[in-house]
Amino acid sequence: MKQPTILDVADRAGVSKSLVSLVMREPERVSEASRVAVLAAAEELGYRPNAVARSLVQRRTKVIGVVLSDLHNPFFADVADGIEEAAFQRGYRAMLSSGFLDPKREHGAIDMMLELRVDGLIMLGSMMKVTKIEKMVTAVPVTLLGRHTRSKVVDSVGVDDSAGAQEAVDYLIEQGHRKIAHIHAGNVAGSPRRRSGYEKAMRRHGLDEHIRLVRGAFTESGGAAAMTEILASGDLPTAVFAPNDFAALGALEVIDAAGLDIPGDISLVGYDDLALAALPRIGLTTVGQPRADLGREATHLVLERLDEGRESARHVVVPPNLVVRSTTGPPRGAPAS
Amino acid sequence: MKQPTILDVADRAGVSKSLVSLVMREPERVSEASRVAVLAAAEELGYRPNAVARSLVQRRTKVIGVVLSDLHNPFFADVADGIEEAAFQRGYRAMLSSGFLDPKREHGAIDMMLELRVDGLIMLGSMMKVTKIEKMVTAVPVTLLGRHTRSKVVDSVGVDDSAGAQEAVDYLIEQGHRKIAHIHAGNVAGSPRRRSGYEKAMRRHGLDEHIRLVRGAFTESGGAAAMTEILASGDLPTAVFAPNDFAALGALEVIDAAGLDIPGDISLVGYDDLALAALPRIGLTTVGQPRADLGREATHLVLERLDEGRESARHVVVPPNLVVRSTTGPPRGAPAS
DNA sequence: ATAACCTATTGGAACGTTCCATACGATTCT
DNA sequence: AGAATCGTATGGAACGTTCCAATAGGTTAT
Repeated sequence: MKQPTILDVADRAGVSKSLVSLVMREPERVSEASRVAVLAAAEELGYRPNAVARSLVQRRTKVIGVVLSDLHNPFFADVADGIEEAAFQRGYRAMLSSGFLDPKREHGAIDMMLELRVDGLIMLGSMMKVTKIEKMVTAVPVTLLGRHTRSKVVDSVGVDDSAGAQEAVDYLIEQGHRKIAHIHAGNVAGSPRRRSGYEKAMRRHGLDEHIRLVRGAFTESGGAAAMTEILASGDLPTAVFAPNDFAALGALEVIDAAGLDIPGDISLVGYDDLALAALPRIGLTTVGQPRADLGREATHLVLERLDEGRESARHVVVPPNLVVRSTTGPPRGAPAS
Repeated sequence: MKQPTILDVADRAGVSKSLVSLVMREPERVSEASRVAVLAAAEELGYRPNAVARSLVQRRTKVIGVVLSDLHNPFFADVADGIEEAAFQRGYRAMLSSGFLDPKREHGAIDMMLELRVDGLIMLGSMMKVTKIEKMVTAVPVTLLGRHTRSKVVDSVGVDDSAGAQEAVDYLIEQGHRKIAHIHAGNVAGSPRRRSGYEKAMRRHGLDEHIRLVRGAFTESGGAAAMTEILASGDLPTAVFAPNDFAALGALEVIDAAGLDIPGDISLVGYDDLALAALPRIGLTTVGQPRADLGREATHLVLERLDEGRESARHVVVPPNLVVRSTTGPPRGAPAS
């Protein structure tokens, strides 16, 4: 039952442990005869190198820790995929742990990662203050994903939310919309930039007077509440731009319930391009983010520091892309060309 | 930059490394004075115990490896949550890695876990043969989740799919349905039991002659194809029981496109209760599984072997539950009581 | 006063690797 | 023939802990 060690293999093959080690790492540097003998012995014993021992002496684990705030968010699954893939290609592995949307448990997850001596850390949708993170993890490189920061010590990779919002609004205007309302989520990470993109696009088209902000949240119920408020006002916009897909979904539900037609009466745009946006009967027009790319990029940032010795912080911004589906169309009065 | 070790702390506190170690593990066994001195020194240096070194000497890592076939499947996210929670409570941590729906990469993920010397392994939706798994991992306990097996060496925890299917069919019959068709996914893991549950329930109600099996798959397109076939046959059932939610979604799309009403013309039942089933406009009636419970149960199975010395295999089956939403109702002709 | 027994602490071995300086033959060169 | 070189192989130190047997004082019992 006890796992064989390198010494067991060495004994059986009649060579020294050092040679076995060499065969495992650089087989081409060993003579044909020894190599075959060692490999055979290892096979027979079912030997598997002990990464724990290796990590101890090499003082690195070749593991990148990924702390994600919420496993359920489908956004993170794609990102994590990108991370795993990129890490694997460069000889690293990814270890995931979730922070459970709770700062204390997030703290715990980071502690655990650092005790396990991960070589680098990627944080998805973290809820901790950047300064706190900087203080907490000084020993390994960190990349913040999906968050913007001007930190001089931690890297970040995010999406240009302002550009994404502008793209969405530009599209609506192009379809003939003027009265475009925006549901925002206050100061929660991500929302301010989307809102400013909305405002920027409206102003750029001289639609300052039509700017209409309604407070909602990043949740289905937040979107529903905001949409209810809009309907109650009596002054209906012809299009609504929600801060994310969940909120858009809530808005959609309320519009449906009010007996209004989408996109006939109201066009609806979300943000994130979650899988649900593409479902039949939903078909939500939304702003997509290159999720796997984000993960890959974050991994590269970590590896640049690890393997290429970069010292100064880098902040990468990737562009989003609009995905047009069936919740948008020209407004009733003015069929677009 | 170099991380402080236990020796650095010992020096600074003026005690031996052994005492520092003891303070970290069982502070109550150390005198007040020493404890305070050690803790202060550790704090000042920013000392963090090295789990790699500890694991080496203790010959266990307190980590449970979780290999999941697909991060995107929302089913797994909930299960993984349950695993993490249960593991954490018992002093273990969970390390996730995805097999990417590819047997080769799954093999690689297992290899990596074993090299990292995880103490136990949980496999979600594995695509490997049980005998292969048994052969591959002899050193640590394994639990198969979401799969049934009678293996004498690996444990398993799964849902009673036959019971779930029967519950769904019973419900349809109770609503007044007689002509109930079942889309199945061939011999892919999970499908046979759901099918036999369907058949059992039909027979139990004397509806043998109405049993109708249509070959589909566990995917949206598989469900769509099967539904297309059903519509083309000209002989419409009043209810369709799909093998999972994705397939149900595909069927739903086809029924919509044909201009038929759900549930007026056809009632539709899925399986899994994915998040999408609860979305507005979808409202799919489906069979739910206690996902977090599955995860917790799997963790307990592993820990029973690890900490309580269980040797013989255990196979746990948990009951599913029907979730009625809006894709089901009485058939046109016969309004239920 | 000595033996016996605590409690608090310590030093060294062990865990399973990698890394490095060194050793060993066998060639090749002078 | 001896020196230099080369390709292989080796032994021992190191990585940072935990564990255990041993020790040093202090207290209690005889």
